[in-house]
Amino acid sequence: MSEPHPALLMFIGARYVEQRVSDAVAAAGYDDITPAMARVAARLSEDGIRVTDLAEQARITKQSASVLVDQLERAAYVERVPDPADARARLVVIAPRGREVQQVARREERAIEREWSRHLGAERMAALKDALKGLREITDPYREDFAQPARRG
Amino acid sequence: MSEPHPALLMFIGARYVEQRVSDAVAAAGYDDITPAMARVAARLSEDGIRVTDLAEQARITKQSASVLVDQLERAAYVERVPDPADARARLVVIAPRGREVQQVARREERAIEREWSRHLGAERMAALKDALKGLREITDPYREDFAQPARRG
DNA sequence: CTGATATAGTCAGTCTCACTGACCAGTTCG
DNA sequence: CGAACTGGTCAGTGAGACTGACTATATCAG
Repeated sequence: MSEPHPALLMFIGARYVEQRVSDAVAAAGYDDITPAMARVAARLSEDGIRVTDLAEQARITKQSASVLVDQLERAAYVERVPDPADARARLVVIAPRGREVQQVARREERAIEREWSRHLGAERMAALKDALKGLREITDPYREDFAQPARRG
Repeated sequence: MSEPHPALLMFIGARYVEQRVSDAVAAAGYDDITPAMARVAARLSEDGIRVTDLAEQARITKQSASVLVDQLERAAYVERVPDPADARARLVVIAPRGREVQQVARREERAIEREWSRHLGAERMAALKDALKGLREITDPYREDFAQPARRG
């Protein structure tokens, strides 16, 4: 069997972390969060964010974002408050329960990074990060300048 | 903003390749393949495989796998043939049209790998592969599946 | 050989989460 | 003021996943 493509190995690693974090969050008692909700929730900030901006960042339509925010709100992870700067808009802000989840997720991510460092050794871990950052220069269309990618459809 | 988690960088790279390959396949005229179909199709081998095994490897239910194989069959990418070893079962085998797609996909993957090597340089590319392979030892729960054909449960 | 049980696969129904299009309310600017 | 733009929702559709029930074949104990 030929060597697996590096991208497959990357996918395996990324999926592992996603699973670990999602498991940790569920184990901490927050078991009513779907993957789609998590993707949106990962973009929340302390300052609050508009549904439209959330949609753009998560690369989904504002309609989809709106539905997911509804669910997050019903489960008390976020609140919608009026935007003082624009009466049409409302800001999605993290609620206390949401902040708890973020802490659990961040702690698990840090733990995984420590495990990886231990397994690979500091040097290989540094080389990994270095190479991944270098790759990002040519693989991440959202770094800065780019035209709207014509998503197939 | 703090450093992105390595897993995020991996995800970006993996998604990039997925997109490039999918675009190349579509550009070659095979524009009736959905991502879900592709995920199943990526597991096909020359020997044929049962729907049940396909489902297990793609981590979906056999019902879902069956629907996706239906679609692939309707589009002439695969065929279902009787399994000579078991009259209950049928084998999903690649059809000529499916083989063409696999070649397009593999060619694009190799092209991307060359681009990455050029961008990073041979040394960093080797370090990347090395580290990713090392990580796989602790992040891939299905490692054996890739080396060994069957894992009886 | 027969009957119990396991396995391959399909059918039917449901759920989640994307999408588009139509629409309303508020903002901005001529 | 009125036109055009923007934030957001409502309604409808579709893909793709799920569970549960079912048929047909295989296998194994007695």
